[in-house]
Amino acid sequence: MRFAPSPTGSLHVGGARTALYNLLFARHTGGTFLLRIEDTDVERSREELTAQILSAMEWLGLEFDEGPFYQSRRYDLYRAAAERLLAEGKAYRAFETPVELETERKKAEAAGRAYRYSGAARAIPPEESDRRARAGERHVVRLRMPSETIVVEDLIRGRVEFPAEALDDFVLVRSDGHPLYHFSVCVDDTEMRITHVIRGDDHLANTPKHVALFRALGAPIPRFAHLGMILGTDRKKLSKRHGAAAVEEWRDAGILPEALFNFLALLGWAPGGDREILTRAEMEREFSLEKVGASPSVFDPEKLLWMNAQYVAKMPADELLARSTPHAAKGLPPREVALAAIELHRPRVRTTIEMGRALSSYAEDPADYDPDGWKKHVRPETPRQLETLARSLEALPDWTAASTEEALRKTAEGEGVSAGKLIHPTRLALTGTTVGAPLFDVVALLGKETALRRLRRFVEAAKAQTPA
RNA sequence: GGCCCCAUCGUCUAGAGGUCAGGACACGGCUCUUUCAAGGCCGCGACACGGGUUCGAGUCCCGUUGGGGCCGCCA
Repeated sequence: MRFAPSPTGSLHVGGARTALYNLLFARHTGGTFLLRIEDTDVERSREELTAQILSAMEWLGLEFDEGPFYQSRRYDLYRAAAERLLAEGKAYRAFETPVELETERKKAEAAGRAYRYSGAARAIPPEESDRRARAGERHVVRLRMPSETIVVEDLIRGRVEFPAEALDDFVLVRSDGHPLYHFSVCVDDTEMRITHVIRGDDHLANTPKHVALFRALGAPIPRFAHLGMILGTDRKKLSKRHGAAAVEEWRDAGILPEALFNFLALLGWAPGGDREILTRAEMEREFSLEKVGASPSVFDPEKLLWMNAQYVAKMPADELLARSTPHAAKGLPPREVALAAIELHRPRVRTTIEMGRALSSYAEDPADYDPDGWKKHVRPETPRQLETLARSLEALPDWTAASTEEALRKTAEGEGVSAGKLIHPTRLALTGTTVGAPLFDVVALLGKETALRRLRRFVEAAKAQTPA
């Protein structure tokens, strides 16, 4: 049993979801998941793009069993198949020029009709066709479509019928010899013995062409399953225009691959019951095409962020540290501190970007202080009070959350103010912000030296701005 | 325009003739609390519309409307 997603370009979340369903289906049924790169469009296919897709797939955990197979290296196969169809009279050469076809298309459009190739070249006798081809006359190869309704049995949509009038003799091989997508796909699916084709809904309208082609090829017809599209919040097919439509963008935004995998799996499939956070093993065990919905789904970044937070909350600290390290632009504190900081911050960050920033805050003193916080918490007496606090903290024999909290509360008492009057400016002094993890945990983690240095630096800044 | 697909809270969805139409995200409130979160509790909120079929339709059929896709010598 084999499956074939076929991405080209950077890995779009829609393509990723398709590949993911192929993978889950293969794992569930014990089949083989293979990757085929459909790069027959010489103008558009580029090697960097393929490498990008491969790395994005690996990052997401979409490991394939076979491949990647490159269609660009399988031209002999397509050529042979085309010659066979030609010899059997199932396909024929057509000599119209692109300009002529364009004219016809325009005409049809102007008349408000759907354009279909006329089939004029069907009438050219084989001998004449051979002679003109040998003489080097440019031509394409077209499939002789049967004049009957084509029925597609879709695993998700059921029976879908396409009347013969809707189909024309489409092109199999371009005049420059390059096989076209529909043709290479069917030849490859046949040769690779593909049993199930799981792909986007946008291919449903192409499927009758493929069915006709498989028949012409004398090949078994795979089972089809067409997934609903993934839409942007404007309910249009998700594209670059919507921002963050590519897997790589989410990776760079600090999303964990496990979370994106889980999120994408649930875009169109639900295992039943109320579960949403599933392990890979659970998904593989429970995935089934019968439970995949036919309707399109809107990609909601908010929910992805929530799901990512769920994974951030549960991931082992050392693992999370490793994932966040690339995002700690301003350095990391010692490992022990970083590990403790992870526990402190995991409930309040949603991405590894945010975690990286939190981690860096232990390694580098704040560059500035939140202006609103400053306005709110810095009073004329604040420098003096914090100075007193610093002295009291300095005298501490041990440095823990409990001991520093006690010292602060005592200082507040001595000053005749509530603890909050000291807590808020202290947080501002140590972190530069008014929000964050519980203060004394931060104080303990920062260590005596760093905490006192930040506190005194803040006192100096406060004195400078608040003439006594 | 032709052909095709789709239609349950704003969003993701459960629901396979009989449910107070369930859950999650988001949103609002309460709680916890030195701040911000996370967590817990509560709330708001949907079967697109119209016809059938049936004792009984979110569920089946038809139509309307709306949305989407495809109509290339692109994939």
